[in-house]
Amino acid sequence: MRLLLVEDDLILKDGLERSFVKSGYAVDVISDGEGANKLLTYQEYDVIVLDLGLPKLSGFEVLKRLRARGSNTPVLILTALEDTQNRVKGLDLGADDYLTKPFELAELEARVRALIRRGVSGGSAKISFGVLTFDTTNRQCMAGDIALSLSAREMALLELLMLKAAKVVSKTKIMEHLCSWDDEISENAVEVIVSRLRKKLNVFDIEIRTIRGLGYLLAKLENQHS
Amino acid sequence: MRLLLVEDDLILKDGLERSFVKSGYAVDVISDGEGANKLLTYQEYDVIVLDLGLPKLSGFEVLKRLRARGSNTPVLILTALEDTQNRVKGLDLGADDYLTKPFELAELEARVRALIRRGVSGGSAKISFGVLTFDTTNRQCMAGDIALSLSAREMALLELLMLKAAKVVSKTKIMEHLCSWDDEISENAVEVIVSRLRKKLNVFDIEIRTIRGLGYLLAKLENQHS
DNA sequence: ATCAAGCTGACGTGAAACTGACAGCTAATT
DNA sequence: AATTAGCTGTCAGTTTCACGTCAGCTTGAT
Repeated sequence: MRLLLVEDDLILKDGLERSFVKSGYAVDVISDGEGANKLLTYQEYDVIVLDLGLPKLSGFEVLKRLRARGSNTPVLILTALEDTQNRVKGLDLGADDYLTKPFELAELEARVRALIRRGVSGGSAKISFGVLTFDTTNRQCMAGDIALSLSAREMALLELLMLKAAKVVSKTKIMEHLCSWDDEISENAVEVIVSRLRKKLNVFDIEIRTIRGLGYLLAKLENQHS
Repeated sequence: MRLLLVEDDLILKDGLERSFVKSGYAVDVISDGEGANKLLTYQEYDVIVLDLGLPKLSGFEVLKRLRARGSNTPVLILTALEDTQNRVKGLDLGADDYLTKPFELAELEARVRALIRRGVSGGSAKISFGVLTFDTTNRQCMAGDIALSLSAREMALLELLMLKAAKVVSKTKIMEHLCSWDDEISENAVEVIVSRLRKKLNVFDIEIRTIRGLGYLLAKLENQHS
């Protein structure tokens, strides 16, 4: 899942980034409003964590322009301001959630998870598909009652495929979701990850089907047709 | 917009109800968990405001069962508990937002508005014909509940035929639809694609009928005559 | 019967995808 | 610091597959 962090406080920035990366997100960080606004005109994210107090262009303004462009990417606002006024203003501008500093990391992560979940699926912390159950909270995937040991990449790919249920996910989309701005991977890399993940999944009644020229989709073995 | 308020505190209950009604919501109020759970099995809402501390069945449980039934109705949790644990637990159970008492009315309303706004999304363009459903955005065609595995060309042809419903589509039209202007294909190529698509469709009650000299049309098997 | 229109199995080609091997990197351990 | 193990991207050789062409056949109108 790809996340944009807009924050100018150096310490907070680094801490949050490291924490999110560790949790398996592809994170881009930017520290001023103007840059964020520009970035958001051409790059899609799964979720945005936005500090309101920013140099050059306020968080309010970034949010307002984002929504004005018709985007409905989930946005979580960070604010040092205690008063209700600004929260309400933020929410009415189209923010989906907010957190008041100081906050606990665990809570921020839980809220980010909730936003992503809401955006893509409608369900709870656990995503299911056939015998597979993916627990987004502690990032573990079970097949029936045995735990799969997946690498970070494989995990992220499987999460994406499961979130999209049985829909086709293009390689480009996969690349976007697995990589942050400064590291890009080839299409072939995606094929390799798919290949490795397949090896671990093909014991069960679930396969990653290739749709030539379009992408991949997760499918139960029985519903295939010719 | 229809809203369910699950709250046992008498004073809060009345205040919230009056306020929401005033804002134009259709509000149902119920004060115990068991009743709420039962109600939710047969009544759909646009948004649910749910207190966690309830008699008979806790808010957690109500939420868990709601999600277990596959509902993705937005839920906003109200809680008197200050500790982070319960917030995280609630969000991970599939809540979309929460508010800690005491809160301001204006803020609750702003959040409810935000949830509803989020809710109305989704729904990609779909074309149907008989048992066939063609999802144009995901480029996938279902026959009943099983997915057809079609190649790009077959997909494009079927899309065109389904768009024109039961009308005749000429080979020329098909050629135009399948090819960009810089690559042309023969009429025979169209026949081949039709042939291949037929093989995959003739399991179902749908056929591609040939109208000599004019083109093809999609038809349900039962309405053939002579 | 004749002939044009349409059908379809077979085949070749080029593009897309797969995968084993390898190497750089990171993180953990000694 | 050195070592080791696991992760991950790249590369290259191979395989798979879509799809247009062709050729021979069937169909149907006259």
